[in-house]
Amino acid sequence: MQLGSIDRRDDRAPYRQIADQLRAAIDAGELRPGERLPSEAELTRHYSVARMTARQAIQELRSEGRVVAEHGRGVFVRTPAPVRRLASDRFARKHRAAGRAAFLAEADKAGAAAGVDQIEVTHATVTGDVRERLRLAEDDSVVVRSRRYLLDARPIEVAVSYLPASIADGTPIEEPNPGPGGIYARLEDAGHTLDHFTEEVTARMPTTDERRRLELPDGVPVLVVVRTAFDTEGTPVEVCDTVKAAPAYVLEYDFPAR
Amino acid sequence: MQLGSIDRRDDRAPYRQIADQLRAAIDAGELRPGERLPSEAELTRHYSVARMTARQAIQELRSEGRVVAEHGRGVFVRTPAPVRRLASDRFARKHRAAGRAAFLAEADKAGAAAGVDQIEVTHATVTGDVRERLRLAEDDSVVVRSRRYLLDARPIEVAVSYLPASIADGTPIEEPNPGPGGIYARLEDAGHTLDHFTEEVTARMPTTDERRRLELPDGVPVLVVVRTAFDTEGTPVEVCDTVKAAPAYVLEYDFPAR
DNA sequence: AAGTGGTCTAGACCACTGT
DNA sequence: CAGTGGTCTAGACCACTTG
Repeated sequence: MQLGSIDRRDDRAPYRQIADQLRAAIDAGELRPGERLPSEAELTRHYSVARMTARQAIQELRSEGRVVAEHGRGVFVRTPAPVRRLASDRFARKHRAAGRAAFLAEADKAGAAAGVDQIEVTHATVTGDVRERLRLAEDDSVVVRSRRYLLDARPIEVAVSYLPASIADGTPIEEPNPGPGGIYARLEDAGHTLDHFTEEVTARMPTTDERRRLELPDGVPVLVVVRTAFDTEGTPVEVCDTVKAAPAYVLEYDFPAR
Repeated sequence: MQLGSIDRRDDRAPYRQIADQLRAAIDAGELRPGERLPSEAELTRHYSVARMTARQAIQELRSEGRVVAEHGRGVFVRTPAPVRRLASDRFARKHRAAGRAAFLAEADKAGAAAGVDQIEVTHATVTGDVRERLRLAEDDSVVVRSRRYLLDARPIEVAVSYLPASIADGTPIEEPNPGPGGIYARLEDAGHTLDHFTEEVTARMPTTDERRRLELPDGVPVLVVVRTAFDTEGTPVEVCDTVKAAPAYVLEYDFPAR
């Protein structure tokens, strides 16, 4: 790629000018996804700046999520993650009929290799949001199902489901593998026909723990989706708290103008 | 607040240890929102490290969106933005009846001072996503309505609406102020009774331009919501592309289990 | 004027990756 | 091994905020 030069009279700091030039090169397609940026040593020589100045320019692009540094190898233009489009009918009964949980059924459709790991099932009592959403009393126990979803061997989502123990106890929901159709099929087996879901969506930067579990580089936010499932009685039967690598997702919703 | 110390045998780098201690202090409530962190000079003295090391610790918290640096004043624990909950019935006809656009009607309800500025209305031809969504031919013209939303004088969202010129031309939709009930009311005046909306939601780090318009500090992602409005004929009549400061929003959706 | 963060320099040593 | 990024030091000058 072609590097420009620094104008010391410019009111942008030198590191910003370098960052702007690199960013422009990426936007213009001179640096394509997966390509290596000039090394810190090259930038240092070319622009006649100290190494920390070159580093700061790269740091700026990293925190924007545009490049990824790999120790010992170089800094690379981020390759866009394959996007999963999550339609709001993804929990429709017809998909469960095929005997697959929603996530796996969908991945099949997209021809991707899907997986679930880090499955943990425990019992606990809960406070705050989850308790309110499930309308539980203080000492009511819940079954907590925690797991991580992988697509093409890359982690893309961590999820924790909370189900009232009064519903889930003694069912396969307490097992790591709840059987064909997933826990929603088991809820219906238990007489809780599902009626509707609500989802609350927001985004933020990941915690340190989330960055580790999702293997997120710098500058990648997460989508936080909290879903509550209601049965035909209007009783909340599950709260599912999910944290997704944001660039890997588009959520789709459809609603009436009424 | 109480500062700890650095363990040189710890395999976490010193700057990470410092960052971890500050983060823990914030999480524990020892440092409350709005409070100042120890200055770089104080950290440097306390931990006996170089200034750049202390700075790097603070940089880590900044890119996590947990603290905000103010030149000449200090580094402060971020004060959570007031959250707007956007329910999916916010465009319901009953809200338009009151003669207010959706955004203003909602802000009234929340008792906040809402505003809109940077309104620009132009004509253009479009390509890509927007053209596909509106099912337009290559040379079809659209009315482009761009604006910025403020809550309590702080910018929280920028939005661009695209409407087919064949529908919007000659209506108040071409005016900066489209009149009571907003453009959705004008679409219905023009015989396009609204039937339903789709929304596509994702999140990413803001561009430089978005950071400026939304006055975003480091480490704050944006929610990107693209809404398409359909009339009762099934014709797409508007595409609205919005970029929201993520911490200021929770989107709520409700959908059937079917 | 004193204190704060923003930027820059010119080195150093280390850990990781590839040949 | 050479080349890469990761971390650290010990200074310097600047711009901004507050008293």
